[in-house]
Amino acid sequence: MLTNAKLVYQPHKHERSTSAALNRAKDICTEQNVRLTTTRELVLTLLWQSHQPLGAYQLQDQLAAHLNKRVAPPTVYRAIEFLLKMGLIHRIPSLNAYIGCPFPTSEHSNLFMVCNQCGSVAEVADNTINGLLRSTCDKVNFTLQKQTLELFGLCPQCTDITEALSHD
Amino acid sequence: MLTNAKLVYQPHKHERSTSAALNRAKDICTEQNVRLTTTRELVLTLLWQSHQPLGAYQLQDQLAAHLNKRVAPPTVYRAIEFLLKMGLIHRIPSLNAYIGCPFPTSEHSNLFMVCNQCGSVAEVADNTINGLLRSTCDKVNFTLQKQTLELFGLCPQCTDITEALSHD
DNA sequence: TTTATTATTGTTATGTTATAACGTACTATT
DNA sequence: AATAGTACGTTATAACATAACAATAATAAA
Repeated sequence: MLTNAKLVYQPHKHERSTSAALNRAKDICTEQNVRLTTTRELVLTLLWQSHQPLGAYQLQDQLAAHLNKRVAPPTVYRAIEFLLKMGLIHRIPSLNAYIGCPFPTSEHSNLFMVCNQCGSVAEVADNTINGLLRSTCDKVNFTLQKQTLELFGLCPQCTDITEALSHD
Repeated sequence: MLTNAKLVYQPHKHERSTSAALNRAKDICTEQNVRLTTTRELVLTLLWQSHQPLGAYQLQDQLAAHLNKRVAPPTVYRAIEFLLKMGLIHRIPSLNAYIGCPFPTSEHSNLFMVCNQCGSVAEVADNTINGLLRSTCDKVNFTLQKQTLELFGLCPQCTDITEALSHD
């Protein structure tokens, strides 16, 4: 099972993962012969530096702050669209928010664990789940093309805190 | 595996399922001592009669047409909120749309198969998937509370049509 | 190097989805 | 009938997203 859970839940490791993600992104864009422009790179960086998924208008604010100029929604959405297409970020539909993808090159299940307490989101890639979903689809003759799996609950940290509090 | 796939993909069986769903809803509301008011019942009916999930503003239009008066968004969203809370309908986040739940009483996985071709949505309840998800969460110490699983692709009908067309 | 082509960004306006806030009406119980 | 609780009406607005067209920048071709 591939997961970025440990990473997400250990903030001090986050900075290094941001630059790693950025390097991966540059490689991918070079390889695909597309341009990782300033705006696109900045959006990707902002998403990676955040410990929570960011909405388009949060990105707009932060983008404007960093660029010292007004930034209109289409600018943000264009960058988002590009990064989504490149597989560098994900959209989390139930949050209307976006998050950096920790394993952009490998096949994976788009499985997110969303913490209802602290808002953190971890992406998990589990081939067993993928296989089971695929066979379930086969059973009913559904041709699977894409998927989004969102799990809501308490992240490890918040689980521990909650358990500790219950011992009163 | 519990599924409403066959039903959804066989329109002529739909009317009967609507009234069945309505009866179930009435029972549930009576049991819970809450009121299935005209607006709420109408929204539920509209969702069941539709072969595709409906957005809030589609519901607004249809509601207004049936009631012969202006209906404001909050009216629709209140009915939706109620039906969601009762487990009688689901929200499909990536579509911003709502759909009747075929098995409101039983535990299930909130697994939807969305057809990219015809827009139909089938709900599937599969305990194997549920179990696997739960054990995956246990592995990383994530406390699972809720989930939404959305699969996108081609429904059985559209799969068959596509396959037939490819034999040229 | 100039021109042509394409990709990217800027700008304005607007569409779509959802909720806040406050007042009114209905429903059930006393 | 008074009252408390629930549901609905109404207005305004927040939050999310895209259409359309103009301007600019990067790249390729002449």
